[in-house]
Amino acid sequence: MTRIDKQSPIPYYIQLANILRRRINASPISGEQISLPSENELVQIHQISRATVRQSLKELEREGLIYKAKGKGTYIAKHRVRYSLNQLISTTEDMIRRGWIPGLKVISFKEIDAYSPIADALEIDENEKVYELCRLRLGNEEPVGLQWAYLPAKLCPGLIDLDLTASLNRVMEDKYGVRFWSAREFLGARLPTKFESKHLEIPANLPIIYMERVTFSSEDLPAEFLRSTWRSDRYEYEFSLTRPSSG
Amino acid sequence: MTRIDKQSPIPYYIQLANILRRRINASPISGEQISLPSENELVQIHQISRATVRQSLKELEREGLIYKAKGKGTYIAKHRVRYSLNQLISTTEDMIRRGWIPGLKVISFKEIDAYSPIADALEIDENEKVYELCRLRLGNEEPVGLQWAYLPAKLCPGLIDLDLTASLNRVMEDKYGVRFWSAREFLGARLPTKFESKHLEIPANLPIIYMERVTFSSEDLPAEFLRSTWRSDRYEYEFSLTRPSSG
DNA sequence: CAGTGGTCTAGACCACGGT
DNA sequence: CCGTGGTCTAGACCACTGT
Repeated sequence: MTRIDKQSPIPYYIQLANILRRRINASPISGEQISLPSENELVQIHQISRATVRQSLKELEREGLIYKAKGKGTYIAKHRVRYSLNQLISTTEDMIRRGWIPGLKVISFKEIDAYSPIADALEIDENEKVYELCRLRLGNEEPVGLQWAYLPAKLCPGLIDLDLTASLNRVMEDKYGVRFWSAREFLGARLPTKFESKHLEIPANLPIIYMERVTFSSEDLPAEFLRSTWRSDRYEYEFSLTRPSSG
Repeated sequence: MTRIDKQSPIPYYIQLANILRRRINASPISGEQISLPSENELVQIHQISRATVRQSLKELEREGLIYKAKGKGTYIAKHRVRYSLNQLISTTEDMIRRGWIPGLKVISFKEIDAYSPIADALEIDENEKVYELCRLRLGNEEPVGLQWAYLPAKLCPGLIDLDLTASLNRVMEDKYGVRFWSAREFLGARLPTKFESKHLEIPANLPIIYMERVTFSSEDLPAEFLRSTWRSDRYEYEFSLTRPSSG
């Protein structure tokens, strides 16, 4: 589709963003500076208002796909990010973007009493029940990461009876209507514990990347506390940064 | 200032965002759900149009300071990020946000021929000149990180004669008009080299976090290639993630 | 000078949440 | 039902770029 469907329930600005995204992805990454049609041209082409056009371009700019130059025009960015941690995506999807066949092995799954750092992160009392799910992440059938997820039991009663060899993200949304919306994440490095070096199949002196994440639902409530450790020889983080600005 | 100055050259939407930001920062982090005035109320209060109000709120939402609920209202997010890597800021500013007194020690500064990974990152030929600046980063006078910056000589001729105990960011913008605009960053972990363990004053088995970053100017040209290593016992990354969406 | 993106206005209709 | 945020329009003036 290269034109906006005015009958579609999809907002114009999302349709236009999709059209432009496809075009950007198809464009060569050569040294040439490739410009997009001007805002007024897009108004003419798609018969929509300039405000709507700008809403589309704003989104693409935020994604780092284009950049604008005042008085000159809008250009396709030459340096585009393949996978980026700026977006909240599931670990499974993250691994797919990295080009791996994702695998998952449940190591343990039990209901426990929340203790200090977990209760704090989830903003619940220390004696409240949480599900602790420990899973090994495989990439192309090799161990890549070890992941503990802690979920408040009251948010997802009966979770313990479900199959969790699939995306937790999916289960939470489909079964419990909990939509992971935003997150705060910490990243650090340390040496592995014995448990970690055993499951990740690494020597004791190979550093691991550890990650802590609190995920919030669309209602701004803590829904998941995640602790992951990753083999530093197989896993790197990539993200893109932009200037704090508006525009 | 709690009102919009209509004489000011600062755009209304930035003024309003600043007003609301101050108010959000002053609000308690209690369990209560605190709402902001509705969009129409903000229109009345500040005598500006709704589109302008929404432009302000959009920016605050992107920063993770507020969230909206259709049909209900706009609320102050309970989980706000103190310092976040999502924004491109200078290392000096980053350290200030972490509550440290930033310090800097120039270890070496020379003009060299670009070699393979550097030339690739900066998109220049292998025999082109680049400045290599190695600096030790101090936090509260203790070593925290070791940083190599590579800059294309043609972008900043004469840089070698300048004082670089201050922010490189500042120098590039003030002296050469090069504005760092966006970046791609990689994060990983490994053990330190001898050189690193000596300058960072750490044992050989304490992992370091290493970071590679290519910074692009507002014209989307590579302007800086940065390699940093950080003491994992003193340095952690924090960032916030949001759902890939528009809005 | 004409064309570009940046800012802003004053309307409009809609889907949604709560009463 | 009314108020909320979500989407959209048709204008307007400005500063900036290149010719």
